[in-house]
Amino acid sequence: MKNPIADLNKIFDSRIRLGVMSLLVVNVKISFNELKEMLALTDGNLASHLSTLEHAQYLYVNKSFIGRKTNTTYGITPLGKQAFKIHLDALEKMIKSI
Amino acid sequence: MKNPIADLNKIFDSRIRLGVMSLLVVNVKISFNELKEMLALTDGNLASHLSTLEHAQYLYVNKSFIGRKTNTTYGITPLGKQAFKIHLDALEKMIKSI
DNA sequence: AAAAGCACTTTGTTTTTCAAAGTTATAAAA
DNA sequence: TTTTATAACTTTGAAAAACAAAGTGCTTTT
Repeated sequence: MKNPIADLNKIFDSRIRLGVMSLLVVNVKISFNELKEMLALTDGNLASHLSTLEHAQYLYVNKSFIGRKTNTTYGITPLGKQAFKIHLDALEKMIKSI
Repeated sequence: MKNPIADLNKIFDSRIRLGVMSLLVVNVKISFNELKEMLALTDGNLASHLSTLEHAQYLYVNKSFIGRKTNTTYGITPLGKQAFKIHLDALEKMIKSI
């Protein structure tokens, strides 16, 4: 029998990063504050997970203004979408046998 | 929008514990050594994750003998099966929207 | 008698997670 | 115009988790 966890992506072991990705796959772009509220996190905690995802090049950041107020939004890169899909496929394969 | 990670079980954040559960849902009972080989882990690492799962009452342990050689097998409890199902349902809900 | 396997436990290091506080910049309120 | 507030962080530090490696006790094989 094959190792069922070998194809899981370590970056997505974190429930928070999994949550960020799943929200962004559906919503294309979400602001920092919306993510913070949706996932019920502190600023620092969210920022550090976003930075992990960004560092892996799974997310891109867009800093813009609404009026003269900053507005930072996040989106998934093609690489991120691909990596997430592979992870979900591995999860599905594990689960499907049940 | 609802927090998508609230229903995930913290115990199953770990890829290893996820792997153990997914193997045991399919296989009813698996020995320590088989788990060790299937998941490619060191003894200590596997033992500590099994202990976490056992402590949560998601696994039961069966110590028997094959001849006079000890043979320890693990299986999922009803509680473990239920908790795992809830977790998988939460995962599926997150993912299905994609 | 020595070596090896099983199923751990113990030890200690490394990594990860997280909250809280601090930071910089703008904006609205008093 | 001083104060207060909001956004989006970074830094700090503490707690928790993960992990490898070594040690343990028992048995079996050589």
